[in-house]
Amino acid sequence: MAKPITIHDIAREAGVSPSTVSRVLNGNVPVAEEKRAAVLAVITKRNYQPSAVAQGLARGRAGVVGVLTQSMSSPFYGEIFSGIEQGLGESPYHPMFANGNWRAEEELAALNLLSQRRVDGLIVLWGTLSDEQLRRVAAETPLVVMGRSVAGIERQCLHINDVRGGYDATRYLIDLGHRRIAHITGLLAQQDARDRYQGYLKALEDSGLPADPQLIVEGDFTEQSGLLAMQALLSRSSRFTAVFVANDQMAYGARLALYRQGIRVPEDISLVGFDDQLGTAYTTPPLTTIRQPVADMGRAAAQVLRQMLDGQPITPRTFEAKLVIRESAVMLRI
Amino acid sequence: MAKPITIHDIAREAGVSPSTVSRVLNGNVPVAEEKRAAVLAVITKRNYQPSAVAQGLARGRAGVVGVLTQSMSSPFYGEIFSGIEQGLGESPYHPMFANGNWRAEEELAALNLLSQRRVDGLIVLWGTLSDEQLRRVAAETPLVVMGRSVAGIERQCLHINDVRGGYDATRYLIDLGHRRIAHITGLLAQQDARDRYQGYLKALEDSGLPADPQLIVEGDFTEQSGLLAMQALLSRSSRFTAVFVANDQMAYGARLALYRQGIRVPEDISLVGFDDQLGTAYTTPPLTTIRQPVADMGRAAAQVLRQMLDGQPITPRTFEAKLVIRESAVMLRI
DNA sequence: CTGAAAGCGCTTACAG
DNA sequence: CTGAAAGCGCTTACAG
Repeated sequence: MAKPITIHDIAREAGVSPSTVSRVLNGNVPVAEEKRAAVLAVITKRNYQPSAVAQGLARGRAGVVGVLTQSMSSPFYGEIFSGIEQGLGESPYHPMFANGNWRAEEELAALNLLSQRRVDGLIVLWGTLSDEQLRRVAAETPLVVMGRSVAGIERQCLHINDVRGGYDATRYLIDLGHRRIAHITGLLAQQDARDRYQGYLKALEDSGLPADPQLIVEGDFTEQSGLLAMQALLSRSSRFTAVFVANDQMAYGARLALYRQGIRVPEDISLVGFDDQLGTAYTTPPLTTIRQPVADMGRAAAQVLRQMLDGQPITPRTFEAKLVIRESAVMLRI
Repeated sequence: MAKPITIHDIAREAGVSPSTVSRVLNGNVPVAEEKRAAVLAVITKRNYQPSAVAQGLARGRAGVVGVLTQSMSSPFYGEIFSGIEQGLGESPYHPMFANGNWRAEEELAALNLLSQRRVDGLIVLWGTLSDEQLRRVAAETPLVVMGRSVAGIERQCLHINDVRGGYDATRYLIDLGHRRIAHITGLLAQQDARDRYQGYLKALEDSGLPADPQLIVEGDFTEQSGLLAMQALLSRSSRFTAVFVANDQMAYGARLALYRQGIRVPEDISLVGFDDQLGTAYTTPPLTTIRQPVADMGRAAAQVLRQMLDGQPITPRTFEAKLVIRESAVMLRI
């Protein structure tokens, strides 16, 4: 743990002033070729690397983009991390993640942590912060929010239309001939869960199909809740031939519940998920689902944030949820 | 983007010197109660938060732990991220992730990035850096490495015994009565893949079973490669009743290949994976696998690093791969 | 207990 | 082109 070399060490050894070393480092001001060479030589020799934190302090720019996430381990967020990383690419910014865990106080704590680090900008992924809170943050810091639309700053919001997604999923099942379609919702405290649910209802209504309360059960977006929800559905008296599950993770659980009962997918029951999470193409059977292009969205979030940081006009982008047809849902056979 | 308040602003408004503000902030030096109260009042009123980067510079401690990972999106690493986050807990350190992507140059670049940020310590997850490189890093910075054992710094290394894991997986299949057991290896450029393979070979040997080259195919740890590998296996003349797959992701792919051929798991073919990745309990059928306790290991990595940073003696921990019996492998029926 | 000063490792007007 | 100085926002001996 040798004390790191500083710009002064380099200056001394190269026989110039620290200012000059700084100049050759940044390359924005002309420096005499010989000094330049001397400095560079010492830098390579000593393997010197300027301190990004000192630079940040002096420049008034941390070179860090804060990312408020809700989980560090879900593949869903993982794909977004990758997208953000790619979107930041060769920019002078590196992401720093802080986890809110879907809990208001933790989200606030994460926000504080990030703000103490004086991050240059912020990307907020879903979460329970109110629109008002988000607007306040946006007034202080360049912000882009993913997964929701916040009135007043909608140009900085990247999200899909969940109602539409829920509608398309259900509609697909209807078009396949299904009439008794169950729905396992996400955590209804979350807007996206409510929207997908609403889309489901709307699709039924548009086709003149009644919504049967017996056929609707709330999950919490985890595999386990999907399994439990399917068991609940199976135990009720209302029959069904298809189910729209509000995310892929719950769909896995639901599928397992069916497997345990010896009910075949898609022969006996058709299943449609939501998200098209990483790996969903490799389930048995491959899951038909609504794709939410989170990697693209993460990339776009980083790009929009960079535009804001560069003082450029931002180019708002919209994303569509898209039906991905695989093998878990088929035409109803009578 | 109002310019953030500084310690000077607070000092002025509270009628004290910046030093005093700093003292009440840090609470390590006594401060007159009235001044203390005045300062606190202004701090709350202005909602002041000290700059962590300025503090870092002044204290000579960044408050950041660098994590060199190989992927931002895989659930496998995601679980480790969670573990590290938990292990860092209420410590004054926050993780900063940099991705090496299993490519030497990117890993080096990530290391550089982290070192420019003057991280206080480093956690390296797997990767292609040589033992020598890792030893050099360890000489400069508190380091803990996950997933491998580096001679000379083994007390700072957290890993399971992959040979043993491969052995146990294969042995389990043998105990179930299987005699013709195939193996889909991981990327053999990686030590863990080679170790698991070796464990497989050893188990066969110990049971006097011949290793059939026809029954061994190399994958690259992705679902797609597992699918391809299984197709290759199926196309060969050698028959088999069970396969040990070097990780769960490939096992999913392999399972799908079987499904496409109408071959049942576990009735026709038994499958054992490796990792016990998040979600593996919810595949169809639930996958029998070798559990690698990565979340625990991530937690432990953070704890060991904290001990090093605190100058405490480190308590080395060992982790065991453990067979998790689920439903994808059963007794051979003739 | 407390303020003025020096310092952390840089950058960047300023003056030459 | 280049050095000395001031400054970024803190901390922490030092002197009182």
